Amino acid sequence: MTLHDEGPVGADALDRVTWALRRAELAVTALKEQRLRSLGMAAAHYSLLIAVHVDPGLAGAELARRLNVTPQAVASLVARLEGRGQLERRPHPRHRHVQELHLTDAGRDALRKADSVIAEIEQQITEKLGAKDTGQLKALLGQVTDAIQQVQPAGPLSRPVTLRKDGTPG
Amino acid sequence: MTLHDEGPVGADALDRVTWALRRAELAVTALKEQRLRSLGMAAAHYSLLIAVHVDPGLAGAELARRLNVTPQAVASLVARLEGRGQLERRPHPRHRHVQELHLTDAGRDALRKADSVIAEIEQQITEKLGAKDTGQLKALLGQVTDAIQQVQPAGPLSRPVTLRKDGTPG
DNA sequence: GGACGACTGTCAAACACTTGACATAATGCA
DNA sequence: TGCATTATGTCAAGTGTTTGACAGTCGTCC
Repeated sequence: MTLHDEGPVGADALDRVTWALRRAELAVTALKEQRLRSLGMAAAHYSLLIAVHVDPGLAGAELARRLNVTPQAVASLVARLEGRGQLERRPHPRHRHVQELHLTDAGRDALRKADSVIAEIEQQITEKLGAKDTGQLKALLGQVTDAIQQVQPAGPLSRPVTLRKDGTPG
Repeated sequence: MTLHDEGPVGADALDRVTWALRRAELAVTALKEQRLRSLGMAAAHYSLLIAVHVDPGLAGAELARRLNVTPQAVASLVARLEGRGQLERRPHPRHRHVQELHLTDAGRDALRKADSVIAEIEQQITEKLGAKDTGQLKALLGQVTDAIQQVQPAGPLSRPVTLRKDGTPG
């Protein structure tokens, strides 16, 4: 199957699954960002808070892997959320060099408000698609994720990367 | 429907469509970025090149709207691609202050190589899902995009936004 | 016990992007 | 013709993130 070679490049480029995927994710993210903004929270903050909420005591490095960002970015976000009193850094009982992350009451409250906004968006989608199609969409998206990670297992290589000015890999 | 209130926050948070959507898009983007890196190209460059390829003579501002970034970001990308000799800025025949963007032969060549990489990833997904499910996935993703843009029409408001340090909208 | 390796966290620098403001040019209307 | 409006493109500054390098800590193998 080499139909994509020799053919005019952009012929089917705008009808690909990955484009539809990107457009949908872009639209959802933009809406989330807009709605969360009125709460004074960015989407990245919400993602971090809910990750810590689901797994209390998480370390920064592990959090960075789950959120697909660098430890630096996590440290920056954590510092800000800690400054707002929504997040707390405690020393790890066993590993002294590690810092456990925990939500404060204020953090739980902010997360609750933010999550209701996210849930509302989720509901709008569910209403439009119906329960059956929503379930199938989730299943298909899971298959896509599996298909990708089957080729590229989520490891140190899948960290966010950029490119230098001259085009050489950073 | 207010089931999401009062309940424990993260109970169903990791089983939402928007999460599955984000995970899938993140995985696909990471793989694209990794594969394109060996060609010395970033995903943003590919997106820009193919947009110009589909609509030659595009202006920077219009391009910015399509790519969901600011004109500044486009100008930066264009300057870099122009420096590599892959993109060309010509004066607009009628509007002197506008600059048309066109691909050079080198740009077309780079785009062809990059597109074959993207098409390969697309094919891996299509193989895994099958033609029928792939079509349905595209349709469902289109419905999601429509459902979102129905609430939040793609306009000046859907531009990329950030948040200040203090949490006030930028 | 001691050395090696792996992991966590932090600092300085470079890079990318957004924001805000400004100059320029074309269109619509009085 | 004159003027307001709109839109493109660019400059300067602020913000966020990645990169690269480093020190500290734990576990393991010799």
